[in-house]
Amino acid sequence: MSNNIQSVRGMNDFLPDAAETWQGFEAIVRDWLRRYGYRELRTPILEHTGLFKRAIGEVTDIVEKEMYTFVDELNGESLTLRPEGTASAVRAVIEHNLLYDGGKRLWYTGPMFRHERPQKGRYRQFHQVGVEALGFGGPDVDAELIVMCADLWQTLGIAPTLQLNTLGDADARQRHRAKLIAHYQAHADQLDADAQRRLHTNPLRILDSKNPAMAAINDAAPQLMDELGDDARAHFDGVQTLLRASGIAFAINPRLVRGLDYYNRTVFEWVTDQLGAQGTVCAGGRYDGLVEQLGGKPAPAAGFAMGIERLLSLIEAGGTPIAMPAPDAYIVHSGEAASLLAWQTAARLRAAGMATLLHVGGGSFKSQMKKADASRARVAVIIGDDEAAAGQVTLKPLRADVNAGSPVEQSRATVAQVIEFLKKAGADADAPIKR
RNA sequence: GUGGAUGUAGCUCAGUUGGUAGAGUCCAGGAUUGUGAUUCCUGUUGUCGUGGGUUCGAGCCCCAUCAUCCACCCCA
Repeated sequence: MSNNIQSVRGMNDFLPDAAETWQGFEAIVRDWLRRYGYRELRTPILEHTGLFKRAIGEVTDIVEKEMYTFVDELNGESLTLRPEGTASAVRAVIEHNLLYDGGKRLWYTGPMFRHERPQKGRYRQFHQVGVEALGFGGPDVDAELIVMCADLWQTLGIAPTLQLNTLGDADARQRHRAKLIAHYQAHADQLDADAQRRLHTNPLRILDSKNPAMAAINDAAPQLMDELGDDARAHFDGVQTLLRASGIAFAINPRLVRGLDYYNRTVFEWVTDQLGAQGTVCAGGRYDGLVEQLGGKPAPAAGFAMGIERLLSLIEAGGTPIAMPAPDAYIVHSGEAASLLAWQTAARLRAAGMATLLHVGGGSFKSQMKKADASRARVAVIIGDDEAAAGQVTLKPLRADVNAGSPVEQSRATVAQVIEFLKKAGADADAPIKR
């Protein structure tokens, strides 16, 4: 088996069962976004490498060692498979001057690529749903983004917890960074290898260390909160006020930082302890400087991205199961005349909108009925010599809820009556009718 | 990128101190004379991840390699 070509490491096939789960999830997400007035934006998977370097930051881990970057040999351009979606979204918004008549609420979904060592919930091709609100500067947008997440979690039957922080504005971060470096340099002998490395590249991340030996020195570190300007403080208070008014529980985590450089002010993460080390299921925040940084007219912005694989794992671990579509009818038939009638019946059912499986491959009625049951079809439509002679079919309901509690015995019916029955029955369900 | 664990049937796994492979499930057929539960009977599952090595002999020991998983790192 390993002699054969396998999929690229960390990149997965989604077989029909999984693909249907994803479709169900996407349908929920689309309806959710529609209700909040967000509109879809579709951007290419491939971008110029420079976009991500400018947007995410040259010294971030993503840009330094996780991007799928290659030279297009046909023209020598350096291209990169997108490691995240915000940079592309902002690029597109600038390129098409989308903010000319005011703020925009946008979303996107699709594959992202990062060359990391794969684990469960962490893949080299993974999928996100991203939501971006561009051109809005107030705390109300930050709160809206968080509230709509909470709404979605409820629909999905999951309960990640919300961590909140503010990174302040650029000047506050700069002051804080200087104090932080001074603090760690004063205790240089206590720094572990990771901290030494980060001291000048990304000192903020030292705060995030899981090394217990670092706990004391981190606890004593200067707080960004103390450097916050009045505007940033008022903004953060505003977000919290709206969250409380919406009944959203949150914990302020001063150590919550971002791996991407473009964030400022509000940052948040939805985390779970049910997914091991891959506990962040959704993360985002404000990035007021990015539009200008990428060459657009200055415009505030905020957004978040959620990892679809991780959310589906969380749902599987105890959320509301995502319904799988089942066929409406499975046509069982035997005999030449019956097969012709079966063929015509299938065409009429499909024309009426019914998902219809026409049995192929022969076999006894018994084995055909087993296949009908295994297909999860709502009804079996049985056609034999008798039916062919009568020009009618036998309708046999296979699922309990097809007629909401009063089981119907199988009966002779016209195709029109079968269609009528399926339309009336409505909901699809799973409990097989026992005989 | 670092450290560790695991790769045996489509799936979940067992395989005793090295003597060329099993269970459950699934699938197919039958008990049920055109009709899906359950139960029972019968049957097929396989380059034991891959490539080398040691040995009379390797699923088992050694080396390499690939993949998955766990932790770190990072992040969604």
